Amino acid sequence: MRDVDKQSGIYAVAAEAGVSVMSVSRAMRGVDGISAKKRDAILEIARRLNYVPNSNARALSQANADLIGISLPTFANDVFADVLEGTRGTIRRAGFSTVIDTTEYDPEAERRWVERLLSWRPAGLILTGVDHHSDVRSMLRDAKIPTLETWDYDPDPIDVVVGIDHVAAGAQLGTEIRKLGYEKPAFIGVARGHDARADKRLLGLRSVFDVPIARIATKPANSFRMGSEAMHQLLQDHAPDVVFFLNDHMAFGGLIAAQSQGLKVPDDIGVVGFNALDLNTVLPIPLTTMQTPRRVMGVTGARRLLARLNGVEGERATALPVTFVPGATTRLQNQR
Amino acid sequence: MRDVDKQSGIYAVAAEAGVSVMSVSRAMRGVDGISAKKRDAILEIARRLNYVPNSNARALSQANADLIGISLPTFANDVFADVLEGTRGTIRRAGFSTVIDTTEYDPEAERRWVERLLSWRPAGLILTGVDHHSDVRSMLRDAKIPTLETWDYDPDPIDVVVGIDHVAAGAQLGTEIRKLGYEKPAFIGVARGHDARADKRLLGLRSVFDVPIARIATKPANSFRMGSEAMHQLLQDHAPDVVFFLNDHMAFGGLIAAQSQGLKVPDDIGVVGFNALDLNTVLPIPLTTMQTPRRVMGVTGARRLLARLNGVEGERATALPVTFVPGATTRLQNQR
DNA sequence: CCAAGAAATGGTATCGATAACAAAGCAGAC
DNA sequence: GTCTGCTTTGTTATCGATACCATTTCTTGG
Repeated sequence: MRDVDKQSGIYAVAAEAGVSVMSVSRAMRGVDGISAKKRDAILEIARRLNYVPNSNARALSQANADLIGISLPTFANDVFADVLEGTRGTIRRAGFSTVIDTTEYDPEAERRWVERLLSWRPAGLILTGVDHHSDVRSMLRDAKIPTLETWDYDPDPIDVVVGIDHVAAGAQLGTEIRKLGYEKPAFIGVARGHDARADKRLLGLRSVFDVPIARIATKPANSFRMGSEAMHQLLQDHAPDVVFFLNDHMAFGGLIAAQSQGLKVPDDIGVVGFNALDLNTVLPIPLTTMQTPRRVMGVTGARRLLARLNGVEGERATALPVTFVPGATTRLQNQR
Repeated sequence: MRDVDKQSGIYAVAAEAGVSVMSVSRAMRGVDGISAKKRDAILEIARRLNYVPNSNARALSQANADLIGISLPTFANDVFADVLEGTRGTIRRAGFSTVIDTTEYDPEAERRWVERLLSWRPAGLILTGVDHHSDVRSMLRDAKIPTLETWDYDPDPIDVVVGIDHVAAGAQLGTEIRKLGYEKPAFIGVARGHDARADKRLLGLRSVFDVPIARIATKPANSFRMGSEAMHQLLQDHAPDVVFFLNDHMAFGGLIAAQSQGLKVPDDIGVVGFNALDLNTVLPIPLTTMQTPRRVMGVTGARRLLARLNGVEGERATALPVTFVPGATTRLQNQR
């Protein structure tokens, strides 16, 4: 700083108030080491000048910023919004701010976003899932940035993980449905590799049912319409007695599709979703589905991450339980 | 820079490559003024050292960053996700990156978020709606930052606006419904002041129907359940012949609620939504609703903003048309 | 009233990049 | 060989904040 006659920023405020830049800095941050009287005077002048501190300068001079980066697959699926709500509420209350972007289920897009996040030198990161581009794992472990993974589960996470064991959830769901006497299942989801969590649930299902037919929609999607279309297609070639769907959205579309073809649910065919959406609570025919602890996951994960930021070493991997929610789209009990 | 023996950042790369920091800077940015051979060598070394440029330093030294700040009411409503998809796709393709946060319909939260955004010195801002905290307008006009407002319409925006005239949309919807012979309308939404767009649509409706009954849910929400609960409550005290809902989510909940009380739709009562969600295309009883051009709005708005960033002065305020979508939840024609 | 310690205040280097300018290298024309 | 003009390379100040340390001003006990 050679030239002290700055026209902008903290220098302008300091000049106007007739104090040093350090006093302004202290006043703005609300830290100790300044008299109340001077602080109030400075704040008043800052307000009058419409002074907005420059976060770039602040982040540059401090080692770590109060920033948490978040990566989601998509905004077009309210289940992620639920987790996010829990996460961000908790994080924000702790005084951090967040930056979010979506990857549209593309690992390469996730890699780019993580790189961009790292360029901001954030305090921590939150990723969705545990399957990442190989660079992501190495970058994050190298950078030693506290990282939370959510939704999925892995006994050896990048840093910490709070989520669901989707293989186990699939097996659990399959077991419950099998108990009801169903024998010819089918699965409707997206093509393998487009949604790692769905692939794992299918894997779990297959550990229970011997030869499930897998009928796969081609594009990644979580829409009512996709469920409906896929169901129509499926019924052309197959006669399953129960259909598992990737999620409740698609299951609901599939339910309507089955009914429109004259099939009785659950007598002729069972329909099973995943996630227990809000929608379900008002439907005259509530879906059989799995309740996922989304808000709890968000809050627990956020707390775990905050603890890590404070240097507390805790449990690294947590799998939360999911609950089977029997609805009116499957039989009540084994009727054989 | 007194001490040139830096251990980190661009200096580490420069030292390793035996060149100056400027050569590294040029290589990383891919600008002219460096020989291809040297550039490739530098990039190789940067990759080997896991070098990630520091965006804070870059943003500090450059006047304007390649950052666009976005503010949304909430993630828990797919209509915003639709607009966002259009906006961000366009903006990202132009080489900008985005930062997003939600306000949960709270103007004070929006003010804080805008302040935070400004502290990053972004190239531009995108806000939802045209009703902001008074500070927001003054801050943005002061800072002379190109700002796009979406969803709503105002002939005198902060900078540019691309959206829908919700008063006109409400009037249009009311007119269409009135043509069908309905006479005793009711409205179900959130309490006044919680959703400016909904308030405006109600205003428009009221310009068509003389004395609409307004039945208002207390909390801001866009859930199926809220629609269902509000409908049950409404029917306890009133006997409307048509009910307008804040959006399709609530309308669908209300539709189910009406049916569960033994009312025939549309014979006994009409149900009208707003937004034309994807859900609608699979329902056996599609909702009567209004189609909003969400993706187009996002793309058009983004283009307008990009033009502004390039200094092009264009139209400042654009209202996009909405389309009436007659469904099976209202009568087909005036039956009197 | 003074010494000693606490609180308030200020000067300057620093964070990691880029801009602006200066210098060096290099090709072709004469 | 030397001059001219273009490309390549390097040096240094700068962006706006904070950390560290030095200095000044206030308290308070003896």
